[in-house]
Amino acid sequence: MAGTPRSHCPINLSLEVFGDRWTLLVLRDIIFAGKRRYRELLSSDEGISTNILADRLKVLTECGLLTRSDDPGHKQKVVYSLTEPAIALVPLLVQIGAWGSRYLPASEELSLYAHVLDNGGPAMRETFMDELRATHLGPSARRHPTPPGPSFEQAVAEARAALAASAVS
Amino acid sequence: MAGTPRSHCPINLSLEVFGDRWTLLVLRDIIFAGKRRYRELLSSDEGISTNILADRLKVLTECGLLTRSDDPGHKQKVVYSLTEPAIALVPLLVQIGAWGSRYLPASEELSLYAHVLDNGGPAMRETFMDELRATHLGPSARRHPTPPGPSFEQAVAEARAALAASAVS
DNA sequence: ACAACTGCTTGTGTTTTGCAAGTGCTTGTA
DNA sequence: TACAAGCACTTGCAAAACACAAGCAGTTGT
Repeated sequence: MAGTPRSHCPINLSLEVFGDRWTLLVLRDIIFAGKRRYRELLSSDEGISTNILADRLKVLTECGLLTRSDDPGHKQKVVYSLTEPAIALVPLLVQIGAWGSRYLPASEELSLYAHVLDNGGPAMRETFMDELRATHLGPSARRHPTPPGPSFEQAVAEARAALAASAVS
Repeated sequence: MAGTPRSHCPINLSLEVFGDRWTLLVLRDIIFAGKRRYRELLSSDEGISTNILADRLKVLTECGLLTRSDDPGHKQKVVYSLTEPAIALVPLLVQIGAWGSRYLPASEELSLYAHVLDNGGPAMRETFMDELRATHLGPSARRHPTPPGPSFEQAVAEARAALAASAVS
């Protein structure tokens, strides 16, 4: 993964970082499910193997998408945090989710996140990314002093309610 | 690849389709380099193996992202065409390229495509996608009677000229 | 007639993956 | 102060995917 790149095409370079079946799922769980620790990430919906997870966390840390830090209150606990390049992958994950929910048999419930962030436009994505910055990089890493749009969680809740209402009818 | 999905998360389902090191590169060459035939695709910058290419073309055809048709004027020539779901991957490829050109040591020349389509906004992407529809699905598959924005090729040419000028200075 | 080209297929060795079990250490509980 | 439970991984092994090279049947151009 850290050898000489096959080409300097930006798409190829990106795929050499996260072009596999698991890397983006790990980031998805950190970004959208708020998982920060090994055990949490191990219990993904897809059942990632423990050796694969350990390897991906190592690679993601090495290439600067995650940082690993000890939990001061618990000697053997570890917390993984997103870096700015990883937070910058949010629009990409949204696109992947939007495409999958349109063309593949995806769960409507799980598709809400992609739809809300896709239809919410750049403002909602920036709000969401800024909350990730506050959580993972510290409150001072925010780029917008006040959310420029409606809250992501609020929009998801509304979309969930709308979905439930349409399912009843 | 066609077994029972690990989960119905739209991101996971997408990754089960194109979550590997080669699939999106094949689509990249068809979409951005205009390659349509096996030999053309075989000579990618990254040096894809012939058996891997054959497998990916088979899988992409089976899952509805490509269609395979014989060249009427040449008995052993084959032409691969994009389907609408594959054309719908353009914004995703643009995001991947934009991220890679920002955070990885990408070629500036090759990053132009991503930058132009990213900065050009939805209008330029729609124009580009509509040209793919005309080429791969037939002129009647266009969704916009007249291009709503400046031409993609023209914008790339301008960006290339600007890049060359900045390299001189 | 024949070399070159078409889209692949086959064989072989290496790398990656998936699954299960285990490891060393820390923590909470009786 | 035992001792089970929890923590983040590591190790071993079989199966699958991948990379590289060679080959193949049919078609085309000269």
